[in-house]
Amino acid sequence: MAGDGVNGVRKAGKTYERIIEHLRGEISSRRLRPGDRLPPETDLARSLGVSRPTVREALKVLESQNVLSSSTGPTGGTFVEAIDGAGVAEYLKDSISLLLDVDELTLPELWQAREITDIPAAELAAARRTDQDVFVIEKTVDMDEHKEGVAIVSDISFHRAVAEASKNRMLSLFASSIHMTLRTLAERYIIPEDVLPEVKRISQQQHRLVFEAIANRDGATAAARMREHLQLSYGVYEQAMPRRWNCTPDF
Amino acid sequence: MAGDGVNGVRKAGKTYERIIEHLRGEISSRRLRPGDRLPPETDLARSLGVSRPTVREALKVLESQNVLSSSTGPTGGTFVEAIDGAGVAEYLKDSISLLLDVDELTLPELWQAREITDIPAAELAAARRTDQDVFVIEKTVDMDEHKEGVAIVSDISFHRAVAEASKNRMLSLFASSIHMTLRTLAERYIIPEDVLPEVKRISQQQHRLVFEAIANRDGATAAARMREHLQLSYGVYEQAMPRRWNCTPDF
DNA sequence: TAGAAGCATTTGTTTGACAAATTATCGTGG
DNA sequence: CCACGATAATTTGTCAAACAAATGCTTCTA
Repeated sequence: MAGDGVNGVRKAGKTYERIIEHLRGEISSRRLRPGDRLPPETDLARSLGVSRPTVREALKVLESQNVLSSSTGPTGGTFVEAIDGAGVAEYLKDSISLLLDVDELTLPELWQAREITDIPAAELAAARRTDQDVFVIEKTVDMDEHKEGVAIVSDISFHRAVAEASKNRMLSLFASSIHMTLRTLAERYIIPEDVLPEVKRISQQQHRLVFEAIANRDGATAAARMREHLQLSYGVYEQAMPRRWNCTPDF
Repeated sequence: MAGDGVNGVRKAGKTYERIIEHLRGEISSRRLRPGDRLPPETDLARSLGVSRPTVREALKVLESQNVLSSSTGPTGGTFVEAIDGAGVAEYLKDSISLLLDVDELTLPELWQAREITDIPAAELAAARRTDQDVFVIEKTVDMDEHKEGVAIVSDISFHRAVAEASKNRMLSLFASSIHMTLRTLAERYIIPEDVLPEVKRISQQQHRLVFEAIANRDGATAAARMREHLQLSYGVYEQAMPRRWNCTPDF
């Protein structure tokens, strides 16, 4: 009978959901590790006592969650991905974009959340940064200065590097998801060309000021300068984005 | 030929991924709205020119993302869920738990992120609260006082209510995901009985102090008292949780 | 009218097959 | 011996048809 295990014992829930839970459990307990290759779908189905389409429903869900990946061919198959914040942030970005689309989230809310994450990130980075972090952050500042014609507000590598230097992966995940969402928005709605050069110049300058405070381990200054920088940047977003996103009164 | 559309035009990507994008697009553009019922899988498959198993792979992915839901029977089918932060927070909770399990995130990191979200949430709530918010928050404080035998640290309704009062749905989403994760942890690792009553008493008291500051629209005090409260609570978690999570040096 | 049996509808699952993509293999020619 | 191209093998991707299970509705009966 469908839904029965090897001993004929009916388990709770839908079969493909049990398979998802099973595989997640194998990863949680590290019996499955990043890079491991799962058996071919047909073997997996047989060993789990279910059909291949059912197994596939579970695999596709875990793929969408960036937990597994698959490819065809003899060296292909289904592999366990690295379990880290990057995959979650990627997923979160899509969810946030959808919330914006259906007006269950506004740009001011998103931007305020960015302030709430990015400012402490800068402060923490000043306290915890390594010399390697300083090197990486400065490189993103220099890169900005030599890049031409690209809207600086869509360049998130600096903020990403700062968040990484905070050594808090939860904070970094939240910040990344917001950064990626804003980049997607910036790609859709181009910043007016006339204000761009001036904005870019000031933004670069501010990036450098934040960087210097972090390099000097001056958390308070890093936070203050990050705040100034975000306030300028928000003005640019506010101008470029469609009116319907600017709908909360007190921000 | 497989992968061809109705006009014989091959589209890019895998079929089930195109279906996911299609349905997400229908929701983004509001041609599909929450509560809408999709055609039966077999009809949907026919109208998309694909097979039912392929449609199902897409539907199962969207179900796992809390975008769709399904049930059997004549009044059942596949329905568009409410697109809001709740579904995303639910998903995020599971992802955070997995990151903790595989040591790609530590409890101190998670807790620090909680401070970074919950303290501004309290400050914002003081500025933006409505009378209705005050009513709701006070009810959670009173509930705590009358509840017996439950670890107060696992009771997140107060913090949820504060985050809601902040009127920032992005912040509320982040906070909810952390709260839910911590509740799951608290359910797994019971707080020692001997310290519980005292912790509970103090925690209740602190909840009330935060509440009063929010009711008085005193943001600075609300933030300060929330900080004190979280510092106490963290000590309890730190004692109860397995040693392996306490592994960052400077927190 | 109330309850129970049967019916219709929809998702859940199975089986089997073929298509497409990709790499390994092997033979052939230089 | 090496390069290279055709071929075979492996794995995921897709399709087809059917039956099982769940659920609400209808209808028949007491």
